[in-house]
Amino acid sequence: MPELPEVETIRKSLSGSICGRKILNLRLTKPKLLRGQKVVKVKSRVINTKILAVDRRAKYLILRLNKGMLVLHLGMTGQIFVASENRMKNKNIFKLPDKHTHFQLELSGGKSLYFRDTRQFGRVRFLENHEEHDYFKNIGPEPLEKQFKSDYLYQSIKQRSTNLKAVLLNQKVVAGLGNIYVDEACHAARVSPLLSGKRISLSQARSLYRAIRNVLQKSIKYRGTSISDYRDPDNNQGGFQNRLQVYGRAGQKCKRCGSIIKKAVVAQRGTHWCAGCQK
DNA sequence: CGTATTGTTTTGCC
DNA sequence: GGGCAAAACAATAC
Repeated sequence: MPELPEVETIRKSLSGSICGRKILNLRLTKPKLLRGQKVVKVKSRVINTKILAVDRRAKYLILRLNKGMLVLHLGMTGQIFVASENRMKNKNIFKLPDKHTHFQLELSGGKSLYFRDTRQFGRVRFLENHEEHDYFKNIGPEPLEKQFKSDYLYQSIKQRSTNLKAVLLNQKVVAGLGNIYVDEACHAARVSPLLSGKRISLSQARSLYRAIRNVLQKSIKYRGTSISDYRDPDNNQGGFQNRLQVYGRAGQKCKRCGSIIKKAVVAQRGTHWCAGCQK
């Protein structure tokens, strides 16, 4: 369940730990991770390149190489760790690589980047520089950048007949939101996730716009939400799970109005909201 | 052992 | 063919 704040936390960490290192070797035990790209090709493109920068687009991590880039998506249970093997053995955590580690970059300086993913919904892809634009063409604006405007959000919601939950999960509308932050943003904006898109008001859309940015920024500040699998590259948990207002709080009292938080499946996702203060 | 978990792609209906 | 709903993928916790 790594969403924008978790991926951004990982990006910052990697930016400090792997930039400037050379990729000495690439190990891939689950070729399926490449979704059809050939292992031989990716290896030949990646080995002996240098990592220049680590960027993020939506929930994708981008390792920029001196030629081309590696794009990583963590799916639902994906984890990235950076460690030297000796240090991993000394720490009282699982040994890396283990049976769920499907991808490893051996880096100069004795460290490795490990991609671990129990559910295997994650993916890795090598892109040439000119392929980047096409790869992300169906992804909407970054919610924390200034190109993302409240009028755009209002129009995008209003033109759709699906419920708000489905609209906000749609990466084409806005990038990076997932199940947790859609529920949290709707609660912060006092809008029901069940509301039909075309019935949203301008003021509701404006509240939602502020709520989305606010919730994401706060979660980044607390280094993301660790419900079950999420860890940063140093195996630290995030801190935002202690500050969630609705997600995972079904049956408990709303911290704002005291009503009982509801939970139901909406747009095929477990959805949490307060019927007392979300209209 | 059945159920719940969820991001993205694919499939299929209207 | 757009828009939307639902299936498919996959492993683990309970």
